[in-house]
Amino acid sequence: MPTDPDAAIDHDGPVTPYRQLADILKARIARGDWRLGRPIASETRLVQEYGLARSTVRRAIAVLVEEGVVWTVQGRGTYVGQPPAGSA
Amino acid sequence: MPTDPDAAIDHDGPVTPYRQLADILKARIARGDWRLGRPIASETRLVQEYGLARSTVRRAIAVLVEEGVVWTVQGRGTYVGQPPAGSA
DNA sequence: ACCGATTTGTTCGTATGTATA
DNA sequence: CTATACATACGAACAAATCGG
Repeated sequence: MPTDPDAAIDHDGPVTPYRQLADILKARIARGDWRLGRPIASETRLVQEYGLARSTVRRAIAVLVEEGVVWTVQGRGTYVGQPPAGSA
Repeated sequence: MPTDPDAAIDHDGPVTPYRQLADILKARIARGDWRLGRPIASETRLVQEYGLARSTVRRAIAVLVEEGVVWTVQGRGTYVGQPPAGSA
């Protein structure tokens, strides 16, 4: 069952918030909220939007990075897709 | 018998992991892995290195703090020795 | 060259829930 | 019931990088 990109975080459910957010973000990317090569919402923005701690948001993003869905650049943002070849 | 600074955690032995780690860290400090006034490995690093939960690592460090072997600063790290005089 | 704002990176502090011996 | 261990979450402070002016 695919995740609803408009779903809210359920703090009481069996699935942890960071996992829920990871799924939601993937659903939003799949839907086209953010396109390939473009930055997704900032961590601060996601904190406000989903009412989670920044550490939790970062953990969700870490999952996406792990899966190769996004990549991050310090001081810039988190981008959809993979780092360009040779991004030293 | 002194603890081997290169010892690994024995999860099945009679000594609890946090005690083992506390002894190992003391042995490593005594050996000179980390010098006076310098930070020891981060909690995250120790978690990875020893395969323990962060709470367990923190508990081991708490022992060292209690014994005056190290002191910690939030957001910075855990340092060998004691806090400088007048560290409010 | 500098400064301020924004954003990600790192680290420790604290608390809760679950599981196990 | 207690101690131990682990996973998770939120809070806070500071560092580092980026970018605009």
